[in-house]
Amino acid sequence: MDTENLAKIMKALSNKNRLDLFIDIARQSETGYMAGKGCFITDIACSFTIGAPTMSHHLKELVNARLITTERQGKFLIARIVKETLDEVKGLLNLDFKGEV
Amino acid sequence: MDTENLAKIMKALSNKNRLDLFIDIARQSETGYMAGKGCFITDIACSFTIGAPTMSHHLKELVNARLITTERQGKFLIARIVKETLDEVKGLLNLDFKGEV
DNA sequence: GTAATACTTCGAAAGTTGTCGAAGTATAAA
DNA sequence: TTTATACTTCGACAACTTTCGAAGTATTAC
Repeated sequence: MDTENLAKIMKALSNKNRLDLFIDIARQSETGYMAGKGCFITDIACSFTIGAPTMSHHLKELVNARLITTERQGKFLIARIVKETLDEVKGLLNLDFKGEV
Repeated sequence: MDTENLAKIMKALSNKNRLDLFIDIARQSETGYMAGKGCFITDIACSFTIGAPTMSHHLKELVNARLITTERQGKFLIARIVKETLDEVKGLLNLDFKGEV
């Protein structure tokens, strides 16, 4: 991944509401009896003070950065984190260049 | 660290020029005979296409996010990354909640 | 001293972002 | 079929960002 792409991912996580949303999705996706089944947006939306249009906009930004994927299930929207993207970000932050020269 | 603070750090790294600058500082700080001595901004400035005022502004943003510290050495400015901040970010990105419930 | 270099501050222009209300679509429930 | 729920799209607006040129400060070199 190049730094332009990494910067885009950082930008997607640079807003508190969007970062909280991403963390909530990650948490919900991986805990309890729902583990691995994804996260119902409607279930976490209540803990945010933003309106539905704003929520929709933020979700689109996270999808755009490949940080999550979404899927409709009837009336509801399900979100899942893209673990590969997160892993790549963590890898790129290993800026420990000691002993490279 | 709370998510508001983490979002601020992400924002500081959300611009390509600023992210490149941070990465260059990290790299320069840790390699070659200069390892650990910090990075002379004047030495890396040439590889950027931005003007001096913009460079100054971006450095201030990185300092503000506690991603780097700067120090004047005569005419020159030296930058060092704040490893603790970077480590904390990496820690917070470990969103692997499997088995927590 | 004067001149040069390295960086900062100020003010402004152009673009981007976060947010909302209003209106729209899709699905489910009665 | 009417109504309710969940989400999306559109258009707008205030706030913020990125960038620059001009002018300023600090240090060094001559």
